[in-house]
Amino acid sequence: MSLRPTDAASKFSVRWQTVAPLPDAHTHAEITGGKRLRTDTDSCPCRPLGNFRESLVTVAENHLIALLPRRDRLRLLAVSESVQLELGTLLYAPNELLRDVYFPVDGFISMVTAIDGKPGIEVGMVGREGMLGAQLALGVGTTPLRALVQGPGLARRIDAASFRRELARSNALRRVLNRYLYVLMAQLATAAACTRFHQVGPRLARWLLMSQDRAHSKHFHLTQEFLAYMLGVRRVGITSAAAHLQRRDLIRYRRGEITVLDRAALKAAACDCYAADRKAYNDLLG
Amino acid sequence: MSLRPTDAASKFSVRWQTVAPLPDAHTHAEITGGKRLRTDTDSCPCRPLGNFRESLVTVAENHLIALLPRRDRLRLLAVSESVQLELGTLLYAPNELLRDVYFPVDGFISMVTAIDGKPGIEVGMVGREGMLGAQLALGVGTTPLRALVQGPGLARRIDAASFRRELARSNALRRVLNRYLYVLMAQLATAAACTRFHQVGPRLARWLLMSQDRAHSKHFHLTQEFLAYMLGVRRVGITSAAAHLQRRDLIRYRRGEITVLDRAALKAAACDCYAADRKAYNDLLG
DNA sequence: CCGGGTCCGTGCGGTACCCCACGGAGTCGC
DNA sequence: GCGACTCCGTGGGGTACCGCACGGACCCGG
Repeated sequence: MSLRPTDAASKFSVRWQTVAPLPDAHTHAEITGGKRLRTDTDSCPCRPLGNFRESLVTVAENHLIALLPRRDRLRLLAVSESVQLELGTLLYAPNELLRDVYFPVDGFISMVTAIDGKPGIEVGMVGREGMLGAQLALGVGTTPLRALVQGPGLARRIDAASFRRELARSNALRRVLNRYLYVLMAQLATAAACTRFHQVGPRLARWLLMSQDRAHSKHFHLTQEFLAYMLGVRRVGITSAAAHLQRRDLIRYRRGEITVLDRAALKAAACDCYAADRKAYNDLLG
Repeated sequence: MSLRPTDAASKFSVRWQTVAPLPDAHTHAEITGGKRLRTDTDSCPCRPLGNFRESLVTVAENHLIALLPRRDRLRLLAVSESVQLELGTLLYAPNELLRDVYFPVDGFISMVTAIDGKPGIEVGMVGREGMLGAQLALGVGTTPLRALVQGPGLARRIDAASFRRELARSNALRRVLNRYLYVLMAQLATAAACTRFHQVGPRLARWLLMSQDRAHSKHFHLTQEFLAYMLGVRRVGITSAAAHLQRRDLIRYRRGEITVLDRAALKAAACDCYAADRKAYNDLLG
């Protein structure tokens, strides 16, 4: 009934649960490896965690985990394993039981609603600042949304049973997740209005900013096809909007490789929903 | 920045907290008064609560409250007061502290997101099947949404402090509210996709069904102006869509008085989001 | 060097909305 | 019974998308 489909339909070769755990990964040293962390972004502040095994290096950690008191954090880390999120992997399918939860560190994940079956639209994004599977804190083991890896990178994975146990044990964890759930709800509401009223250009700008925040880099990989899918528009809609941004030297892109040139101007070009989302997050979890 | 405003802007003479408590309202008898309850709808089954003071009459109660075990339910009712929700009353303004929570019985409430300031769009509806202010179960005392009385009628009101106390005491209450929050999130996600992809006609049909479910009557009051505001379209968009429904004898309306004539056909005319929402609710709280 | 795949740009016609405006029909108070 | 008001219908013109299709640019492997 009156679905306006896009030509960006289900074209993404989605892989099923191919995330492989890294060998024996329980310490920060192993998790972050020798990788140097970029700090060329003003977003998602990730602070050094202090003395946890490797106290010399400034270590990247998921922000929600970092908010936990030391004891609870260590327990949670102990039951987690590090996995490499591969671009395009489908982590959750709608209305299925979720087997694991994810705390992204470098990678990030899109949450997508599919209606009537077909294409879908993104309503949320999870990176280092959040987690995937927070519904478990509500005692519900499924998810209405599809979750898709949109930026490759590391994440901590915890199986659902272990995570439930930690939830039962840790007041702080429940408290943090409850707040995060609230933020998610606020962002869902914003997304509804944004997709309804705002045009492609500002929405694209917003979306690029959100991606950059979570990719922790000026540079990331995204085809126009994928962008179209996320924003719920045609690919050519992205083509023209992105061309416009490029002409104004806000971004540069070439065959899926996108570089943000002028972040401040991009913010100005984005709709206010970007700032609203950030504010909602910072007010409760900043 | 590139907002597409509608002419259904903030035209509704919104009253501030004019809901007046009924005199001494702690029993079902007083709450339901002599009012006869209509049963001409297949929705929101409200079962008799058994022997609570007035065991002879079949009493309408909020469904979430009805799900609680007797002891917790009585405690909750003891701290509640019955209020009459007046059409158009603004119960919550975005980002303000919420002083009370509401469990509608006859009335129902729209949750609206406002972006950029201006008009807004409805992302949720609360009637007897739900409650307003469930965020308190997440430990957050504000709301990102505007809440507006859309159908007049009775509701139970509990002040925030008392409600927090009951939350701390009752596992069952927390459990029910967590599930309800999950349903809300699912519905928010659905709303985002629905407003993006579905056209005015099916969305209007869906919306009328949702209203009818909560009004517990084939008949309710709604101007096209108000409908336009809720759906985020122009009034004339509603005019034509509603005229189409009327020509097919699915509804009848006249100066704001709407009557549903053929509910089955209206369901067929509505987008699938209606059924999806109902299913999400019934799966967890049915 | 050449085919095949991926990705991006353009063009064309259609349409479902937009905004602005006016007019008519019902309702109510005095 | 006469204005004032609320509510609903129509009409004209604009636009930001849509679907479809084709072509060109880049990349890679053999």
